[in-house]
Amino acid sequence: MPKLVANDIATMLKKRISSGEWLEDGRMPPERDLAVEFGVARNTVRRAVGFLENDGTVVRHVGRGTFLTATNPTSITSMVTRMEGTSPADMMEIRQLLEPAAAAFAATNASATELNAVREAHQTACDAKDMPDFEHWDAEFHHRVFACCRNDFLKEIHNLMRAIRNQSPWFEMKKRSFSEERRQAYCDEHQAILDCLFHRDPEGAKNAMLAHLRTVERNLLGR
Amino acid sequence: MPKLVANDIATMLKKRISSGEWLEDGRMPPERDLAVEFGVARNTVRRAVGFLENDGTVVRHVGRGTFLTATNPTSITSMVTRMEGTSPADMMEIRQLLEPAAAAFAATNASATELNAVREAHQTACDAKDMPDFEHWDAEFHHRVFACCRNDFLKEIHNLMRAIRNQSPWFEMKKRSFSEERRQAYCDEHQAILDCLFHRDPEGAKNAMLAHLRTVERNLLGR
DNA sequence: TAATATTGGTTCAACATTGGATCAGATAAA
DNA sequence: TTTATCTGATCCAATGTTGAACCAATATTA
Repeated sequence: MPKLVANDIATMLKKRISSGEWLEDGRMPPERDLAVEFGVARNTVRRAVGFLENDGTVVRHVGRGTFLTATNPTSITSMVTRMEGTSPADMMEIRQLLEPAAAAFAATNASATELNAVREAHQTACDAKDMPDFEHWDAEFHHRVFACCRNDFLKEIHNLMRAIRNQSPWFEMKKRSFSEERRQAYCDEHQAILDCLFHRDPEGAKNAMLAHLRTVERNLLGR
Repeated sequence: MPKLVANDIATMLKKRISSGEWLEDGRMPPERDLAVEFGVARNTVRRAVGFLENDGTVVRHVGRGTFLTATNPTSITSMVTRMEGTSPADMMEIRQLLEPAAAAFAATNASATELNAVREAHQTACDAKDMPDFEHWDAEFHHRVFACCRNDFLKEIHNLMRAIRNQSPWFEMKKRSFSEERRQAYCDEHQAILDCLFHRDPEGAKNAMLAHLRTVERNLLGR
């Protein structure tokens, strides 16, 4: 049997909390009960709950019990966990909002070095032989466009989106929607974007990026 | 030179990692298991994993296991901490990117209930007597516009931005730039946005929001 | 108020799992 | 042959889980 039971229990607990369990009085069951329920030693439950406590997800009081702090939606960790559940449709909507603007920024602001980095990612993606390799360099292409914007916050937002898209359900989706033909289409569209960037054409870059993302959306969501 | 089996195994492992394997918990199988799976001695696997470790692809902990760094959940928290250092200028740039679009979305998609909630926040802000109170309802106004978009990810991004702007250095800044006159101007601009929302005028809402954010930027950054 | 029960906090010893390190011998390429 | 690599094995060190006992704070009940 795998180790790190406490980790698994912690994530299970988080799921159950964010799904609204124990919300009436905000009180979790006693550790001893949870231990029985999960079929593990109380020490293990304690460790798991300890993780939640470090998160700030939960507070413990001797003699009283363990209580959710989750009624506080302003905590950053709760935002992140909510973001992790983002649907592909929502994600594509935001990508179509942010990335064309980022491309336009990039066309205006990017240094030659940065543009070359984008081109390099593009070419590596075109040369990629298998799907995971392509996937990686495709993501890198988009990320390097964001890097050109010189706006660290925007770059981190893109990092966040990429992290979410790297989680397993997403990956299955991308794998299903992948084909050599589509890969070729993506490469052409990336090329078009790249051309606009090198020609310092913000409007063109914006439109090319939008067109590309519409293609991606069609392929991913089957619309 | 003998052939480098370890090298081959390393590239196979990398492929499997980038193809999304072991992504759920970011944990690789024990070296002993991998050795069996590849039909190779554990020492060889160790060498292969050692390459990945040098790459930074992977981190190893005695007694715990080997973990991917790419999907390390701590990387998300590190993104958030980096975001916390966002400069006001960067923040305003992104607000001017996101919020007009959100306003346009809202004009198209919002339900009557949601629009009333926006109006309520606006009116409470107008009636606010002191700066922190106004500040809170001002933020709430913007947040409710985002809530109209029906895009949870976008809403959470705005939550993040709000959390960052609520930190102390920001607060000082806002306090310095606050004046009764400016508050009045903000209220007028909010009213203009609100009118566009109720008239279901996406283009108008977008422009009104952009104009408002330009005012805020001028006041905040002294430009 | 006083006694009892409940609940989180702490510690401990035993065992299992896992990466870290080393070594002698076999294998394959230069 | 020489050299780097792989094999198979053994032991070590760090970590996690278990099961248990006891403590301290709080709540409930007599």
